[in-house]
Amino acid sequence: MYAIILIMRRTQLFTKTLRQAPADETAENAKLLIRAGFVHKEMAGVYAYLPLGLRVIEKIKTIVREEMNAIGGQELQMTALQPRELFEQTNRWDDAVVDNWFKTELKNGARLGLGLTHEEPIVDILIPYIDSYRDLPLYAYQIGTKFRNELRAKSGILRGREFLMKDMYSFARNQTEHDELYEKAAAAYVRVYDRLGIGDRTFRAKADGGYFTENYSDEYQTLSPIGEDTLFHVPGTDKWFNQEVALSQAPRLENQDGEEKPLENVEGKGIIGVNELAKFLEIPMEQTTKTMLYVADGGEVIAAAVRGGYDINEIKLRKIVGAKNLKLADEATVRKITGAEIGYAGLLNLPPEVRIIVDESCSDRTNFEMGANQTNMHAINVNWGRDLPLPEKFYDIKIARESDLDPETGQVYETKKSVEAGNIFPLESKYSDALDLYYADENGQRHSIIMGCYGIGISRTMGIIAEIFADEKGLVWPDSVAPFQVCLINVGTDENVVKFTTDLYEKLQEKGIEVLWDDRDARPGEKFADADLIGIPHRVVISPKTVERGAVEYKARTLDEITILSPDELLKKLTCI
RNA sequence: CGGGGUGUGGCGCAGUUGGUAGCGCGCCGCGUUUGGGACGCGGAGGUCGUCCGUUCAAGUCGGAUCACCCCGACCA
Repeated sequence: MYAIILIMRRTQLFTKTLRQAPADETAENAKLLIRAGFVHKEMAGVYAYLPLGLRVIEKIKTIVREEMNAIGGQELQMTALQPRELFEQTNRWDDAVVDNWFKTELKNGARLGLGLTHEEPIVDILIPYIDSYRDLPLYAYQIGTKFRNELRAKSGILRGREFLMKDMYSFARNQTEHDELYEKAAAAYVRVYDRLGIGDRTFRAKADGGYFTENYSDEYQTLSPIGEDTLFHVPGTDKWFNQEVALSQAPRLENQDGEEKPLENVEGKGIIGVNELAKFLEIPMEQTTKTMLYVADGGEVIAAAVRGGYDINEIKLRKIVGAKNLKLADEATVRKITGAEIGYAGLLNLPPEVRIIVDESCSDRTNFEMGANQTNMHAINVNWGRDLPLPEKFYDIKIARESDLDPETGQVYETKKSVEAGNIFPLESKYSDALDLYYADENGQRHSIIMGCYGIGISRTMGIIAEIFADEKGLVWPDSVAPFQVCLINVGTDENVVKFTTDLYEKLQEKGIEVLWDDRDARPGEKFADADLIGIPHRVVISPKTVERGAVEYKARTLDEITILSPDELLKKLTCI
């Protein structure tokens, strides 16, 4: 697909290295990629790929492409300009549904979207080709540019407004067939990350489906301190969860079996927020209660309560309530329902039509606090059964925290920061049904098509690899994605040295090894520093000393050890990588 | 969207109480150098983000605007 140039002289490469990174970059990946001349920042979150950077991108693409092809993926190229009508059919056009879409218009005023995701277009493309059960199953994928109007771009090429992504879509005749396709793609993802050199720290984690699906999704998360996501892992198992969906059981509280004290209302004017409140009442934060009011699709009001210190997980709450959308109640609603200003809501004396959902973290407490449903008032020494009915059931509606337990195993989670390197979603027949893509079975009966979608961020993955492996000298690329395998360095311009180097350069080319020859008339120190900064995995040095012995000097980027090899030994070594 | 910060040669920075810009790296030339980012000499390169204003005079003061960076974004 991409005719990669095998060998290159450094004097033919237009990029140079910088000693200092631009001051406006803070992410390590961006600093190094700019210093080494791999990328150019065009504006916030928008980067151009220069010759070295493009080579890395193409290496990653090739690995992804090979693995998608291996499971039967068919590559195509969809468009960046997207028609509004297609997305109106699936109710995704509205800015209120998808808020990070770049939109533009034609001269005649017709509204267009700029490629954000391609579920609708792929279905639309397949309509003329999918008629019968004989046409299924299939995988179709593309590698292209996606545009997303992120509120804030950050972390260099990890979170851009314009980025490269592989997106694949699967089409199955039924759920069983879908599940097979889904797991086959998941296995291909494991091979991709292994080949990219990050397999040992990339894990499949359960996550929310976002605006793609009401289902859960699976994310491929690479552990890294720069990550924006927090993973919850059950130690010793392969159970990983994105924080947003991690089930959680709060650690039990001590001293909850004391005598029930009399219920009291305490005035705490303007005291809002559990931290401030706990300090004011001189009670542990765990004895406070955070109650939030939500309004579900149908107008039903939900009062959700968690132990102080926790936050409500709207994803969990939404699923329990069975609502598609859940909105925080506005001021007027809060006032109407609780009779108080925002900040003093509790579960006491709520109107009967309010549905109460209480988190399990509240279940074992005695003499706890909650808002009194009167402005400036907080109720203390509240007790289940006496002051308000013990709920029939306690739920898990909180955002999991460090030191929480996995309810299924009772183990304490370990938490890790990570970057999402890829994701896979079961889509059911949401898009195919909405756009009228069906198939006929053996009896001519019409059936829904079950879809899945599978993304890998190509440019983000480059950023992850850059970030993870870099050391104090610069980038360190794994062999599989390095812009060149070998950096050839001649020390000095002695005729014999140049002749020896030229011969070796040509021999390496014959062997199909990618070489960057630093043929500049520069001092050795500068060449070594550049080779390290650029991060080429194998360094070969030729100097008057080595020529005298008819040998070369070899060093791996990741090791300090230098070995003297004959040209044949070197060729043998490099052919094996 | 809210708060904070920064915009001065390609990159990193300095620029006092307003007087028409300087340093390091990089670049060009010559020479000496050549195993971990050399040294000497001589050069080139900036209408100080943009616009408006104050002033005899603005990189410097005032206002607006744009861009970039960081933090936060209903938390009952």
